[in-house]
Amino acid sequence: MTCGPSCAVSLGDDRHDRYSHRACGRCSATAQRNATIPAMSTPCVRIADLAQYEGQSVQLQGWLYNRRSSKKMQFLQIRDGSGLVQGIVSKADAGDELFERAGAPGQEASLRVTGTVHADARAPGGFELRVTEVTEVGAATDYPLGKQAHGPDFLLSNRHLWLRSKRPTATLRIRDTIIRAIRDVLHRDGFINVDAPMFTPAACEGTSTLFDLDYFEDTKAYLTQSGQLYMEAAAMALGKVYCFGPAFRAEKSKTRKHLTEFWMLEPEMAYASLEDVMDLCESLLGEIAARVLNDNQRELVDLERDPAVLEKIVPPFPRMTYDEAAKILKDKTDFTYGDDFGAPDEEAITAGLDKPLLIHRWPHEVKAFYMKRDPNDPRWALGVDVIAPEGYGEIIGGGERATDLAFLEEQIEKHELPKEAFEWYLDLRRYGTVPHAGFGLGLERTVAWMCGLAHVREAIPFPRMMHRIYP
RNA sequence: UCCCCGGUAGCUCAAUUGGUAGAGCGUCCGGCUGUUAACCGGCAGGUUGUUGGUUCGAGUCCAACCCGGGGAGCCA
Repeated sequence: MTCGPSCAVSLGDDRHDRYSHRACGRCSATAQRNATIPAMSTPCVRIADLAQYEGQSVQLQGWLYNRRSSKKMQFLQIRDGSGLVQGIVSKADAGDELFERAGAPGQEASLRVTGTVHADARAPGGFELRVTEVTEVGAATDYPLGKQAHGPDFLLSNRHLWLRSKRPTATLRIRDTIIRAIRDVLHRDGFINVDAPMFTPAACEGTSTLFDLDYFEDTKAYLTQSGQLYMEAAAMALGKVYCFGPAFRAEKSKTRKHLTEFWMLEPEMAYASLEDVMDLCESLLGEIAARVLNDNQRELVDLERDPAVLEKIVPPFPRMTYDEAAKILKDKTDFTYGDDFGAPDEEAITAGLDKPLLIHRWPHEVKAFYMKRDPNDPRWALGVDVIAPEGYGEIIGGGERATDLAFLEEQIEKHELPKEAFEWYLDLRRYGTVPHAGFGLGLERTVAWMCGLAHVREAIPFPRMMHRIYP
């Protein structure tokens, strides 16, 4: 599996590379808690904690990842979600009966395995389990995923099983780290989590295509494409807020950057400007990279992601205006001044950069109706896009919101939006409006970037795409 | 919606100018006392995406359709 962002089709999964199971602080706290079978004398432990039990008899609860065997030796690779370890069954030591029983379970059968922990240089990871007892919990025959490299269609159709493999588990651990980092940073900075509704009465921005559905007898509802407008209301109540949940786009996009259901973080701040938003983008992305580097070294190895790339994601990030970015494109692409940047334009602008790039002050025509205009030059909307390096594209879009009631009414009319649906939004300008700003961060694009994935579909447990809604 | 690529064994792929459809992996059986995607030997496994056409003969050529992948647009 050698996927960079430029690799077209390459989703083979080398299941049989293994975790190192050096002691890991993250796992040790939960080690004993997860025992579901009270062991008489042998403690039930997680593989990640095995090093602490050298010389002792322990029980593992896991699944058979792979087996190698000869007439008198078996090597059972066992995974339990915390790591991977090799179990040794020697016919001479174990006896014929146990040896035969240990040889029966198929790949991905669930097992309880008892044995003694030994340090051994020949074992992957340095420790192995000399097996004294094996109990099959749930049988598995003809497990569909094998050592063979698989194609994307097959893997995605078997996503519920693919999840057990090395790359998906590493990716999901990093996704978890990123989610926790985001919540930690925002709470530290005084943000309150306020969740936005998934059902909405109308388009938030009027541009993207919405999924619609019947909301009881006579009403149409839509799945939200953004919680931002609701966050503006919440910011007027709590000052600094964020929502973090799924967003839905019915765009018929089939690219490695698109999902129909994706997770979006949307912070919103009262009494804040475009500059404040850009500062928050920087500090948040910097902290995310630092947390992944700190918490997920093993996963980065599993994903063959070079940590040096992430070590460079340290603020400050370069910033430029749309106007400056457009000048870079002169004679490089077929870009037309005044248009939004396309994917080739983004790549040309960010070529050679190893940090995200903040592009601000956009032609108001290409931005949403609620964007505030630059008081110094009304041609520009006070928006900012953050473009990730390595071709991962736009991971953040945001800016300062318009506060003037008459201006917004005019924009709603110009964009042919149903004004009734926005009365509540206009109320926010009628009753104590303040300068405010925020942004939306695409979680899967961020995860894909941190992990070096070829496609955002690997950055979410069960991807929803134009042609795929199973499993 | 548009452009490009693909669909052959459970999986990953081969099959010369149109001429009897193959290999590896996996399963199963056998061999092997330290394997590292173990290795070695063997069995089984197919209406070549669908429909129609050209031809003595189609996996191969033509048409339509279905499904998937990549990209564009749009976006996070």
